[in-house]
Amino acid sequence: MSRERSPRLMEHPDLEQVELPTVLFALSDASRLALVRELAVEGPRTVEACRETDPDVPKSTFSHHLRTLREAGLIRNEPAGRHRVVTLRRDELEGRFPGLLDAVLRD
Amino acid sequence: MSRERSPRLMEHPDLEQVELPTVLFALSDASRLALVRELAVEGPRTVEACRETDPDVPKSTFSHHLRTLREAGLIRNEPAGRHRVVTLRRDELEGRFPGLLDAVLRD
DNA sequence: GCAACTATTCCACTGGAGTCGAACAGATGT
DNA sequence: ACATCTGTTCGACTCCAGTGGAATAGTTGC
Repeated sequence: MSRERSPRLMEHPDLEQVELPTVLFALSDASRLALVRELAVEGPRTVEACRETDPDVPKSTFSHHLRTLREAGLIRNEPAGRHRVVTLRRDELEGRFPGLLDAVLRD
Repeated sequence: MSRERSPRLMEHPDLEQVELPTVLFALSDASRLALVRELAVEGPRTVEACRETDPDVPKSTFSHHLRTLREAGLIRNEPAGRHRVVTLRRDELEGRFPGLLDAVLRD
């Protein structure tokens, strides 16, 4: 049987058509910026694991932030069993906006 | 007579106490980003000169954007006769957020 | 002083972002 | 099939940012 590929795919924009203001806006929220930093340090994580950093944030709110980051091209959000794995699109971002991510991660 | 120094001074935050999300938010608007780029290329300019780039933007709207940039520590806005001169706080920004401005100006 | 000029502040309006509970959807295990 | 678990979407609400006209403040020249 053909191992049906039905994972819940999401829209991930091509970085070439993402505008800089969109990226900057996504990063201009403290909780989203913190998440990006966490992904940069820890590498890919499940949504559940990401949420453990701020357990008080409701799931729906967190999901909304993930969406904003994803639509700005900053992260990937892909199914993994009953979980979902979030990944920082680091190399792609470096290609599209050289130096930006490093500058933002620096502290 | 003592050449009274009564220029209309504005609040310019110390960059050390400006948070990164605030800066990113200020830059996340296309018209504000365009103005920052213009200042980076052209150097200090009067408000009037800045406005010439987009003559259709009402004065009050433009002034609002200047305020947002100023409060985020991106620009200085200082009196000069009956005009006002706007300056990009380039070196200070480089000290506080190394590489950020360069990354944002690059295109 | 007064008129002309530059630019900000004030005020109201509008649209959009952040928040969060509830409903919904997909995957797993028994 | 069913219950359970993870995570998103929906709907409603609040709040703030962007917008722009009108009023105001500061500067210069006459």
